[in-house]
Amino acid sequence: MAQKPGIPKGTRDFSPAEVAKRNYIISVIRKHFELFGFQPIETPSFENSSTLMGKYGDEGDRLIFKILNSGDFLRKVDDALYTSKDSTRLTGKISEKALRYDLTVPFARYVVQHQNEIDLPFKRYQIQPVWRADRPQKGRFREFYQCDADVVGSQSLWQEVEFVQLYDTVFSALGLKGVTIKINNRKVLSGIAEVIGEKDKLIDFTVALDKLDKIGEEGVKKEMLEKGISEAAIEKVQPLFRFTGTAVEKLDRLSELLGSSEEGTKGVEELRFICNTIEATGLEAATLDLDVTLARGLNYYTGAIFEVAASGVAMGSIGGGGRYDDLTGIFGLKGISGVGISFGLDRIYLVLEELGLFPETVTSSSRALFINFGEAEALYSIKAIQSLRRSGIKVELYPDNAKMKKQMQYADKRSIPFTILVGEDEMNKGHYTLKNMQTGEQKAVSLKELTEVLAV
RNA sequence: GUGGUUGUAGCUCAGCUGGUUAGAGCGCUGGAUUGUGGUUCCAGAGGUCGCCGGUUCGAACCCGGUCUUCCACCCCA
Repeated sequence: MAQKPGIPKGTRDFSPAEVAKRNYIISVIRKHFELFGFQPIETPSFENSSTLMGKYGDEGDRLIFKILNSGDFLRKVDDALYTSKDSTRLTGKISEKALRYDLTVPFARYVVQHQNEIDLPFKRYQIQPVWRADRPQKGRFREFYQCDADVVGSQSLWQEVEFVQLYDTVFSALGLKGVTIKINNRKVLSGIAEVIGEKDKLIDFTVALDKLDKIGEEGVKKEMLEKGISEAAIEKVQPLFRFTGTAVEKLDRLSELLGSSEEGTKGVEELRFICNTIEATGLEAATLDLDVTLARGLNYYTGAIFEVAASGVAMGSIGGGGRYDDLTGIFGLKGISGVGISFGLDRIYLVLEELGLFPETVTSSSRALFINFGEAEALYSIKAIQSLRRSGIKVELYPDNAKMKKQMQYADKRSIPFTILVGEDEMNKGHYTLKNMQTGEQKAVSLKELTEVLAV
């Protein structure tokens, strides 16, 4: 019995039209990555588990797709472990490889492994799929593409400035207006935790603060209390709940609040440099928004934190990034600072689709279809087709001598703009009947004229 | 991982507290029209009602499980 076909949850097939649109986005991103001096690398779709495990927190470990060992792997597991039903420990024994969870950790591995071949600062970009064993949701898949640009080996804040401009340029090129690039700094968050006397609860504190726009002031306070953050501390962060104004105003107030924290003050100065510089250079399509509640993806960030949100659509962040001072340290190479950003291809696709921002021209169908009237006519046609293709014009011959109605319908449904009819009459006269499928008008033309009309 | 939701023709969906042979629109195939697509008309094909089990004289409908969809939480692009 034939089995019912299907694909795993959270994965998708892409039709020709969808691939064309995805390629359009990728080409825009790639073009600008290169324009900013980044070079492409690629890494394997799966890594050794040890490379990935423990890099994304417990939650991350749970979401990593593990690959079962080959062979009779259970034979190597001792009975005690097997009967203990300890999945976590057993996994370590029967799975030694795992699918890539993001592009940053494999990049860190790459840098360390190839440290003698690369020149610092090293600017690389990477456009590849990643996998997460997450439960699917709107804009959330188990297989999706990330488009990352990172630079390692430079602590300069000019990198942060350039990344803001890179975001702006790409979204501008995609016609996506009203994008908000939210920026924050891990040192500022750390400083806040310090001055309110909750330095050891930094993660709990920032995770709760990050939810402000989602669960509101009361919700955040409630969560902080639940995590054991004192009333007095919450009282001190009160100003952050209504933190409005221009970047300069916010920075001045932050500067005041964090005066006693050396780290916090440093963070404010970093933000001030980035905001002032962007203020001076200006942005095209995006707005830079200093958001002290931004804290996501905190795990390895040490300086700037970025997150990008599109306006007018209910969609999670379409990009994110930040600075990590010692990412390669875990692989044995200390003191290399990195900073980078990521574009979420699949979410950008959904946003462009929802806002109707894909250009008409992205789908790449043939310019013309030659109607097949039989052997001799097809041979005559294929010669013209060879010539047209040499001129870079996408044309094709209907493969069978089917009824004209069927051939016309085929061209119509595939939105091929022209059909070319070559029958006995045309062959004798040495010309071609070119039909415009939109207007319905048709005329006899020479091969030269055909080439001119179809070339665009 | 937690809670909810969805699944009926290729697609979008009807289908009455459980009652003959499960319907519509669009699409598809053929014809009206043997060198002309889109419009119109005619005819036709196409469904293990997600899957497995249970209750019942009888299940698309009720119950359990499972898979899938979408949504919220967690977390994140």
